[in-house]
Amino acid sequence: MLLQIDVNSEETLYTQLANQIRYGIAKGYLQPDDPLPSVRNLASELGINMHTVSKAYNKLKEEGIIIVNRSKGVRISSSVLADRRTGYETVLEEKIRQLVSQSICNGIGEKRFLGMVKNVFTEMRSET
Amino acid sequence: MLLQIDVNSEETLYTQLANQIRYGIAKGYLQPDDPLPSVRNLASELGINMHTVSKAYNKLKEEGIIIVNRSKGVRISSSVLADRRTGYETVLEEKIRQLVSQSICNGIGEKRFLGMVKNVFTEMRSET
DNA sequence: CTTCTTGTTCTATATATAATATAACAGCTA
DNA sequence: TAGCTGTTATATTATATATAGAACAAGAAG
Repeated sequence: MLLQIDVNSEETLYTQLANQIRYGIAKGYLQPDDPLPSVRNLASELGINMHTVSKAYNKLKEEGIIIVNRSKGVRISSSVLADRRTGYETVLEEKIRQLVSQSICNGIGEKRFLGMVKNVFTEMRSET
Repeated sequence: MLLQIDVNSEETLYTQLANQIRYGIAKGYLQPDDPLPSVRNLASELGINMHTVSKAYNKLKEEGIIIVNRSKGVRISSSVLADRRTGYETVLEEKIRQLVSQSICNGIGEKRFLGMVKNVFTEMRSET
């Protein structure tokens, strides 16, 4: 899977990287137990620092999305995509609340919002 | 409307403030043309700095959600809640994409996600 | 006209986070 | 042993956040 970052983005580099890997998993580009590049290799490919990649990996590790092993490398968790019933749902609800608030302020109602969500889920299931 | 902040939150103070005002508008606590407290008064009430409130106001001003006038004070935009067709929809789509990616990684599928979104919209319409 | 309040601007400081850079360490493999 | 893995440690630079105090310009109210 192609990973790339935009140094001009407002998002931090490690956040962009973590987002792309989450997107890759949701989209199916990355599957459970798939290996990820080493921190040094990926940093080299992206032209960024090793520690920045490491930070992104550790964020995903804390979320239980990837498994990091000192000498075996990094791989997607085999339990990813499974319902793990963490405290995530509480966090998600607050994020949705913020996004919905912002949308309403911009004149985007429930119907259009739900339509956009459905489109994104469809995008995740589609090929390419 | 009661505004309050949590200094221990991971979110920055001005972001919390902006989120609460957006939520207040979405919920109906704040309506178009309603006045907001002056930067000095609100800062005093919340026990934070004047410039921090000013930063939150300016963020909302850039989004076209509030109107800031040098000597008339601050008020909710009269065109808020209306469909203003800004570039916001593009930003929203990317935010939804990130949230959906993260949800799928945590085993939360389309059905549950849509349910949570509908609940939040219902919450916005409900009293209290 | 004077006084007060408004948001804004400026300068300054302290703190935290982000990103980079080297270097070394510990575990495993070929 | 040589080479790879992630980790740890120290250091530096840059940016964002939050605070503080002062001053300014525009308007409202006495």
